[in-house]
Order: sequence, then C-alpha cells, then structure tokens
Amino acid sequence: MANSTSGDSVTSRLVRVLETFTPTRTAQTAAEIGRRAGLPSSTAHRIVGELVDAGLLERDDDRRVRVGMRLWELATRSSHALRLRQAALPAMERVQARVREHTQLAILEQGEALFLERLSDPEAGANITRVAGRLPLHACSSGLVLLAFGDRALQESVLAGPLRPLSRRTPTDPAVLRRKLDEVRTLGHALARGYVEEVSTGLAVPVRDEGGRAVAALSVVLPHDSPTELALAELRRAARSTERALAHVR
Amino acid sequence: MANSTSGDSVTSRLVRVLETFTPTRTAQTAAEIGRRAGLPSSTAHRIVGELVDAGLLERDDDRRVRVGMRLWELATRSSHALRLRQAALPAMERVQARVREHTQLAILEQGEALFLERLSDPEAGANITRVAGRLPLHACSSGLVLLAFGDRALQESVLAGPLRPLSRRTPTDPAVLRRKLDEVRTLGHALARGYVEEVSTGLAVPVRDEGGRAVAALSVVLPHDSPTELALAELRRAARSTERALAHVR
DNA sequence: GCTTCCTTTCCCGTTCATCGGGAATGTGCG
DNA sequence: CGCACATTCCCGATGAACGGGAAAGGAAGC
Repeated sequence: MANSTSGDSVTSRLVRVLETFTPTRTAQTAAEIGRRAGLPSSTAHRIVGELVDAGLLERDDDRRVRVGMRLWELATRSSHALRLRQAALPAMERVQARVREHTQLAILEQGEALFLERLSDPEAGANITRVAGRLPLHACSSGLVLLAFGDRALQESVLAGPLRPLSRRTPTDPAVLRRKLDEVRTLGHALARGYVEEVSTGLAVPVRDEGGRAVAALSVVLPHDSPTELALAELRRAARSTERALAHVR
Repeated sequence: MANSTSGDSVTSRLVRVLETFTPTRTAQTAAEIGRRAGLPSSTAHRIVGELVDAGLLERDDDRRVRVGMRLWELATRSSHALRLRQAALPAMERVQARVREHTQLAILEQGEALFLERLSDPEAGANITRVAGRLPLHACSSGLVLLAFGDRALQESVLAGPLRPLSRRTPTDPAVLRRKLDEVRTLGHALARGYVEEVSTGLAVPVRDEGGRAVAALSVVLPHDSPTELALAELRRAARSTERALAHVR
C-alpha cells in the first residue's frame, strides 16, 4: 500500500496532468498533455476540458492550455505557509535592500527544502533556485539549517540515504555532512560554499519556533568573494524579526 | 451550456472541496469538508483520502486536513503570472522602501482584480486586500487602471452590470464611473479615495505591454491625508522598470 | 465507569459516469 | 492541394465511483 509511483484514481491522474507543466513549459496543447501524462488522446481532451471548465486550467488565446490562476488562488489563499511568507517578507525586503543579491525563504517539505520566496536583485547573477523550487537538504545552506535545527530522525535518514551532489563541492560523505551539521548547530548558521553551484555561496539562518525548532530558513546567495559578515548580521536580524511576527499571528 | 453554477463532474466536485478552505479556515476535518461541499460523509472521506494520497491535501498532526504545499507548487511553478510577479518584485520593493504602506500588484482575472503580490509595512494600518484576494474592478484603484487601459468591451460590460459598493464612497453610478475612467486615461493613473474602505486611498498605475494595454496594475494604499506625489512618482518609475523587465523575459 | 456525540473506517450492491476506439471536422503549413 | 496534426463528436462496454449503513475509534462530560 501507499504506492507512490503508480496509482490510477481520478485524482492521481489529475496530478499527472498538472505535472506535465513545468517552469519551462507553461503552455501546451491538450494532445501534448495527453502524451506526456500517458493518456489516450480522447481521454486527455475530455479531462483537460473538465479542468478548464473547473477553472484549474485555462485556454490561451491560441488553443494552448496553461495552469489557471484559479488553482493558484485556491492553493495560496488557504495555505498555512503563506502566513509564514507574509510574516517574513518585510524582514526579507530589508535584507535584500542591504545585501543586493538573492534573499530566500525555504521550509522543510517532504524531505526537501522548498523555496517559498525569493527576492533577487536585477543586477545579481542568475542562480538555480526558484520560487516553488526544491533542493535536497544536504546540498544547500537552507537545507543544512532546516536539518541541523530540525528533527533528529530526519537527520539520520538523510545521513543514511544517498547524498547526491549538485556540484563538485556538494558534500557526499555522511561523516563530512555530520560534522558540517554539528558546525551549523554550534555557529547558528550555515555557510555552503559551492554546494549548489560552484560559483556561489549560500548563507542561511534558522527561523525558530518557541521550542527552538527551525520552521523555516532565511538565506542569501552570494558570489564567493563577498564578505559574509554584513549578510549574516542582516539574516540574524531578519530571523528574529520574523519570529516576532510569527508569534503575533499565532 | 457552459453552466457554471452547477456541475457534478469529478473535477467540479474537487473544486468544491478546495473551496471549502478559506483564509480564515485553513484546517478542517474531513466531515466538515463534506458538509460544506454538500457531500455525504462516506463520499467526503473517500475523496479527501484520495486528495491526501495525491498530495493536494495534507493531514495535520491532528486529523485535520489542510491544503497541501504540493498544490501550491504545481500552481506556482508553471504559472505565467509568476513571471510577471518576479519581474515586478524588485520595483515593488523599491516603492515599498520609499512609501512605507502597502504596495500591491494586481492583474485582470475573470472580470475582477486579482492581487498577485502585496508588500506591507508592519507599521501600516491593516486593509482588506490580500495576496490571492480579489476586488471588483470598479471598486479599487487597481481595477480602474486595468479597466481604463484594458478591453473596451469589458469596460462596457462593467458599466452595464450592477456596481456593488464596498463602502459609501464606491462609485455606483455608471455615468460617474465612465467619467472616472476617462480621467484615469487622461492622467495615466487612478486615485480611489475611500472606494474600498472609507479610511484609505488607493493609487494605481498601469503596467503596459507593447500595444499600450494594461497587463497589470501597480498600486499603493495610503491614509487619506498622505501626499500622493512621491508615491505616484515611485509607482510610475516602478511600472516602467517592470515593463522593461517583462520585455527582457519575453 | 458509562453515556453521548462526532468523526472516521469499512463493507458492498447498484448504477451511471468514465473510458477510449474510431471517425469526422478543424487548423496550420509547405 | 495534401499532409500532419489537434480537436470534437459519437457511442457501447465496463468497471470504478457512489453512498447508505453499520461499526469502530475518540473526546468530553457527568
């Protein structure tokens, strides 16, 4: 049971349809969706039609189909993560105003770091992270923080599992990662030089709840040669400010 | 055909389930969902179970159910509106840094203004708008801009339809609204004093595409006594900057 | 402890909506 | 004009969704 790969209920099929959309492929024909989701053409058209009627998908001026704003509304309006995001935003803006690179907010989601928000300076170099994107916990500064100040069982399962590298400098040795996590706990922040991409450094601090557990990670992405002192101070301040804002809301 | 109110297909039922979640009710039991969506108890439990399996809903530590992050991911990752949002964010931050109130981004969505983003100063007074919230076009500055610089057919249909007021100062007379739209076109911005709530003023400018049509509205919410010159200048600048960013992306 | 109320799970026969093959129509391109 | 593709329409078979009902699990109160 709990078979995750297969599944053929109505809803799992629906998810398969939605998953055919990616950041690089935001619009496609109903037939394309069908092919990618492994559905017969007539079935694909029927399902897409239903989803369009329901407002979860939209038809372009062309005949192409895209994810509907309605879906975003439904998902966003009532998401608990949105509260966290709104609580953190003012603090993130401040960080971004002083450290004009990339400022990010991530939470733990099913064993990965899920990025809820990202403020980027137009001048800053591109990097891989995107809003609603994910990264493995061991391979980014946000993940390290979420791991180090999170559930011990999760730490062990990550340490046990395969540690896939994103770049040459991503730690893949469990012993190295364990030491790194200890260091993160000691310092109170995570510095990941070249973990995600060789050219950039991630710096992250935890946003904690009353029990001291990390509920989120605030991070910045910097070029290797940037000083980290200012960024770290700003992140610390932002984390405290977010924690206060969260305490108010709850 | 195209009956929007009823509908009993699998997907419409799914939407009904999702719609039982609201900003104020982010978690509920499966039975509650069933009652609100008009489903028999056993059916509600089955559907909720399927949705949880698919990751679109999540179970709390308790037995309560909330909207899953997976849904947000699917909706956000591939939304075309997200590009607009990311293109506008840096400009919005700048506005927010100078005009420390509320800075908002809205698009036209099915005859209403849908707010994609909102930056709020912690010190600023609360107001009604929320991320993923909607307002009628005639009843907010963003809506006026989207209308005035948008489709002429839409203007007429709004002018023809009932103009529900949100406050005592919301324009409900078509003739008044028509003059107001002319004024917005002439000035290039919309000033809505007390339209949404009596105590606050909305100020909005259009973000336009190459054809001059509004693709979005950038707005600020101010107390009545605030001067609008600075805010307007910042909004104009932000709109231009967003337009440039959008041109790059396309 | 017992009772009450509510949620949740499980079972199961009925039925009706889903499924998808196939043909016809529409659209765009060279 | 012909080709390749997407889309719409039709329709009969089938099996999965449906939901009533019973029973189990839990929380609160007396």
